[in-house]
Amino acid sequence: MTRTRLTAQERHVQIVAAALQAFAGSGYAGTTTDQVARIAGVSQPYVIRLFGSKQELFLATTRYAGDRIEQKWRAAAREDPTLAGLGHAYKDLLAERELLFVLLHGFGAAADPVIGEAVRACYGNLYTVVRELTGATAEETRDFFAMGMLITVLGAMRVLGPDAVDQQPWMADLMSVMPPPD
Amino acid sequence: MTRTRLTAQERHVQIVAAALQAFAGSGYAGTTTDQVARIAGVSQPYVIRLFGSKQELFLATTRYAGDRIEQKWRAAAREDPTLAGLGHAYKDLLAERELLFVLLHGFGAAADPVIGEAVRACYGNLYTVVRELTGATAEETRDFFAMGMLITVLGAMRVLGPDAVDQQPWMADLMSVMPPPD
DNA sequence: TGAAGTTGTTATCCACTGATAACTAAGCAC
DNA sequence: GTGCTTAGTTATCAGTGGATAACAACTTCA
Repeated sequence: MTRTRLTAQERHVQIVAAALQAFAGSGYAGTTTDQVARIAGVSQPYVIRLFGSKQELFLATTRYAGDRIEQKWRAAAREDPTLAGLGHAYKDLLAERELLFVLLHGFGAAADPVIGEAVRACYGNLYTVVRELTGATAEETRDFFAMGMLITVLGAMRVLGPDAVDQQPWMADLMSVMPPPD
Repeated sequence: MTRTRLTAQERHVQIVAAALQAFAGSGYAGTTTDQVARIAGVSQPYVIRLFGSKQELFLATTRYAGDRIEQKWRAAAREDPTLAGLGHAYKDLLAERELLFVLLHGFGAAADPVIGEAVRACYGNLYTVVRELTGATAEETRDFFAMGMLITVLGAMRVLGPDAVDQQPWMADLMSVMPPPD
């Protein structure tokens, strides 16, 4: 007999996965809880019941993205505990771009005090983790994150990544000096 | 006799200024045309009539922000036509942070094809202008924009800038190596 | 001055969205 | 199998937000 229901915990992770996809596309304000529900395959009110509110759902999604990025960097550091090593992990992150985009949208929504606080905590944690893992200087780490932001933004703009649009001259020029797109 | 009405052109610029403020705070989806109208001191339907739709208003605002940044860089380049010279102009841009934030929100909303196209055009133009003004290499220009994105995002997160929140340890650490916050 | 064009408003609509409430049914213990 | 707990639904709502339409009032100009 196949079980037709999941535990609340299983639904939680499933819905966060759906929310990751949805929020990555249209951001906090631009995404409806119904979109998330549809992707997860449940009804919209159930999403609200499980998370309390749309904002809580977004916070959970943000935390998840932060945790997952940290996890990937820790894994990468076990192979090569340098900034270059972690930078290599950006390849994976661009494959799973929702993680970066959700954080980007979190930055945008940081005008909201609650979301802002969460996003700062998340970013601060990543910064600390990277320095700890690599032992890089503050300058080096700053540059690492700067390049990361550029990559993220170019991805969001569809200049970089799987669903990039037709290259304009300036894009080709810029791409020629971007870190390994391979 | 004092005129009590403005020309449509005057209203246009006034409303774009209001939209700049509003969109910079809460992004495309998160901002209502009524908020914009209130700031501009006109009725909400009039905003729509002048611009046709919310999307058109956002596009106009994006274009304005792009033009204004270009203008500032051109002015800065007349003094010092190097990346360092333009970087100095970031001081001004952080004072008028709405310009950067609107672009950041544009990146976030780039999943929409129309907005995406506009945002790519805007960014591409800025990239081209910077290279033209400074004669910098692609690598140097890339790093310049990477640092710019980091500054913008840190500003949006309230880590950097006038309305920055209480500094956490990692922030102080990062700030110590950020370009001239003077 | 009065007609025409322009600037602006109020009133209103309809679709949508987050949230609540009430109900249904699966799983599990005994 | 009976009853309790937990997973999930449908029905519904109150508020909002973008857009339209109809109207009012200022400006200009013959």
